[in-house]
Amino acid sequence: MLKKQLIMEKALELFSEQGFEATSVQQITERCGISKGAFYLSFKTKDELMISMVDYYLQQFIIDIDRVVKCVPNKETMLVEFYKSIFQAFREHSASSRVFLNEKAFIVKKELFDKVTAYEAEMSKSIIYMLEQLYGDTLHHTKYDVMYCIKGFMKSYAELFIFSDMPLDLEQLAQSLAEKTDIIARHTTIPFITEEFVSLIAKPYEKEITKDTLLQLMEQNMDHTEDSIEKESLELLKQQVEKTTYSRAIIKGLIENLRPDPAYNWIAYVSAKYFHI
Amino acid sequence: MLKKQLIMEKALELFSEQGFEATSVQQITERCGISKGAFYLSFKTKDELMISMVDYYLQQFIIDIDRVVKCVPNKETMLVEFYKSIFQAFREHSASSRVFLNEKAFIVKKELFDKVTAYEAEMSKSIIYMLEQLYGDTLHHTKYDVMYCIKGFMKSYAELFIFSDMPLDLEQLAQSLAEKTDIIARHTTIPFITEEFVSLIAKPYEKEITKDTLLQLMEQNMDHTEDSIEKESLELLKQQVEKTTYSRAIIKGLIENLRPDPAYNWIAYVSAKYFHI
DNA sequence: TATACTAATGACTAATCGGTCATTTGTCAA
DNA sequence: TTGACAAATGACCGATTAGTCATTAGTATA
Repeated sequence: MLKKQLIMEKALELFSEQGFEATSVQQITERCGISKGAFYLSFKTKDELMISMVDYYLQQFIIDIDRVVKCVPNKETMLVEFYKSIFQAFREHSASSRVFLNEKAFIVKKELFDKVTAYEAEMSKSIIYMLEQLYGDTLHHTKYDVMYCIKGFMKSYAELFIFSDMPLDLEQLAQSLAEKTDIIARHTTIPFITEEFVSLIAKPYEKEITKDTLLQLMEQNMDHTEDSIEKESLELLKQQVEKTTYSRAIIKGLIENLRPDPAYNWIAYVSAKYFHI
Repeated sequence: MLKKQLIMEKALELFSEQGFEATSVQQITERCGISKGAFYLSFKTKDELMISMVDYYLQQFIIDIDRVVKCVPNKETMLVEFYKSIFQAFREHSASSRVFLNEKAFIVKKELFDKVTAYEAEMSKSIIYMLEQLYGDTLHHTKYDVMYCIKGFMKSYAELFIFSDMPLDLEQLAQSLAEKTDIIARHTTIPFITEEFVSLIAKPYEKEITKDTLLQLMEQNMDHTEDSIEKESLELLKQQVEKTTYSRAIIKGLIENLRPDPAYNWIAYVSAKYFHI
């Protein structure tokens, strides 16, 4: 497990320097200080490494956004907090941003493309949720356009973090973009992106969370860990997925137990969606 | 010359399907129906092909934008025309957009990165010029932010053209984005990107047009052509670059002669800048 | 110490890569 | 028909690739 992480981190460095295709497994193992054989003990193929990396790096990003959107109590500051959180992530993980967020264009393998698209759809959902919280029904026919604008702001300004290492005032950037977003939300009258439009585009990639997929996800993360509150919570939660007997409060409690642990926070995120919590 | 174009077009298809590194010279020559040796008669290396392709495809894009920005007489419709022109290009050349515009992130070769960055800087200049025409001094401390927003809108909405083949109403899209741009321009109060900031980022890539670089560019495009008005115009213009004797009107006329021809429109664009026309 | 097991190694393979060059083909004028 | 020249070919090169597997090193148990 730790070996996997080491490989993913060194591979990220190399991919961000040279690109995926131009980086050889040899180079990765050299930077890790391990043998080629050891690499293939952790990952079946080079492609599988890339797929794992997408999960490893994008899940955290999605969870961060979702937390801000769901937890900030003050509507006045939500947009600012949202942007601050986003760009903080860009700054701290500029290498992974370079590799994964900008852009899907060079992701030519369908499986990877679908994965990245699915994560982006998750992000879009969080943004839409935020806009609904902030503006309610007044925005109902332009909210998808506002979402596209927000994603555009992210892409455009992310460049500053990804391609230069200048010191940037996060607070002012967030203020500036929050103001722009608010202006757009309040004044836009001509919509372009409609709800059915979004559903047409997004649907093919959208994987709904079924009992089976969730159980499978849980089993994958079951083994490699010693006894702990987290492990017990996960086991109980798994039983509840198979047959729900506890109250929603208990289930929520179990989920919250898992959330802080990086090894389980994606399971927590998905479980919360599954139980509609 | 025609062989070069054939190779670039087939290579574009393959790069857009598989990416640059994953596409072999073999594959390119097979799709062209030529031998491997013939490829290396046109391009010294695979890298040189990519560099030529950046020029070939991005120059046209830059020229298109600049024409709209400089020639649309009506300020009321300029933003709409600007967006219409941009997205028309995305629609018609979705393959090259996929390869070049989204994103620089996977361009790991410095020479290519600098080239793409330089072309993007040209685009930024056109956008700034447009904003100055439209809003004048009232925008002077937020114009760079508005430019970044415009580029964000482009990146975000371009996705629709690049990753889906749905029929899209260009007119309505342009109207929608023009409205958003206008709203942002009129209401933004908190700037983030300042002039010195832009100069700090852009300068390293900015190549000024010197007499020598322009002459060099002209010489490169001198040979492969039979006698024509265009060729004569180019020769006269070259003399004027070496030693200016004619009036500005005549020089402008010569430049305009070159503009319509795809083989010379980049020279026309650069010459106009050189002579400040 | 002996045994049993897993973790790790790196030489190896078959395939493919970008790039070269002796050779052939095609096209002119003489 | 010939000779001269340019255009095009594809077998070939050394280097590198992803992936394999017989072997070894390390560790825990008995």
